[in-house]
Amino acid sequence: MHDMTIGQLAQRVGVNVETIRFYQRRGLLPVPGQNSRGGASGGVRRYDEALFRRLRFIKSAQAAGFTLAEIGELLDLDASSDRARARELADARIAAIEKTMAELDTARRALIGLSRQCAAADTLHCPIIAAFEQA
Amino acid sequence: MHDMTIGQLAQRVGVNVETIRFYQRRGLLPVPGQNSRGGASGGVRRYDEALFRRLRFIKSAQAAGFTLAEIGELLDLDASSDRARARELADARIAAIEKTMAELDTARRALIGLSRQCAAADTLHCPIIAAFEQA
DNA sequence: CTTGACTCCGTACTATGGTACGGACCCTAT
DNA sequence: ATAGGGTCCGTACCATAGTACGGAGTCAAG
Repeated sequence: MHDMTIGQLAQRVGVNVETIRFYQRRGLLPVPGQNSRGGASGGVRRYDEALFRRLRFIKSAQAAGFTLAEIGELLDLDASSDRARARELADARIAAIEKTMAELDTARRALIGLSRQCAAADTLHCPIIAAFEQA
Repeated sequence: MHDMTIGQLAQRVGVNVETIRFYQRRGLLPVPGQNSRGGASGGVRRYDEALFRRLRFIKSAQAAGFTLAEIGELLDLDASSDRARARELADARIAAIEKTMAELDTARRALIGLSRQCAAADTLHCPIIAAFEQA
């Protein structure tokens, strides 16, 4: 099988090794059993495809705006099957995302206006604070 | 004139009084001179419309994703008139906002799919981790 | 059979953006 | 003139999400 070391996993997902360990401490990622010959302790741990997917999920969920605490709950829910709660979390996040996107769009428009004014040679200055008023 | 106390300003902008003090410490907001009768020290400070606008700007810029450090620079730029630098910051932020919005939209779609699956009575479970794959 | 890179694990430290607390002072209404 | 609420200021503390460090163990290649 093509298991990985922690360093390979980190590289594949694009995170720091320390971040993986941090997630393990937080209980977001299980610590795989050591695969050293025989001994119950010591040895380098090996990470499989399921862990890769789990880690990648954490990163996607983070991009969606979930906190690590919420992500922990989502991971638990994925194992159990409390569909109602999962839906609740999803719907709340969808609403939050839509609100954020609206705010970002407003900000984007304000910044585009500002950038234009700063670029225009005929303008004396670009009023930064004013650029966000009534935005 | 209709100046405010710190508490009134905080309430008008919707922030905590402590937050205003924090911004003062960070140098984002000037501390107005005391307006007590005569004395050079002591007395309750009064906040005017310009400070209100400045504080509101900080909150808008924050919603745009600027860090407090960047906001400090923007406030300085607003006073000076380095149009090139202002434009640079604006353009960088526009690009970042567009990237974030694209990510959020992807996440939103994944979450909508997840929510639907969780709502469907005929589905046994809603696979949360899988909902974000190939999203 | 040693060197060098990587891993393990615990503990400590960092950055960001605030919140909370406490004693002293001020100000307004009763 | 006194009680209460708000203000002032310094210092301490908090949550979130990591990042860094150091000593010991492991492993593959030369």
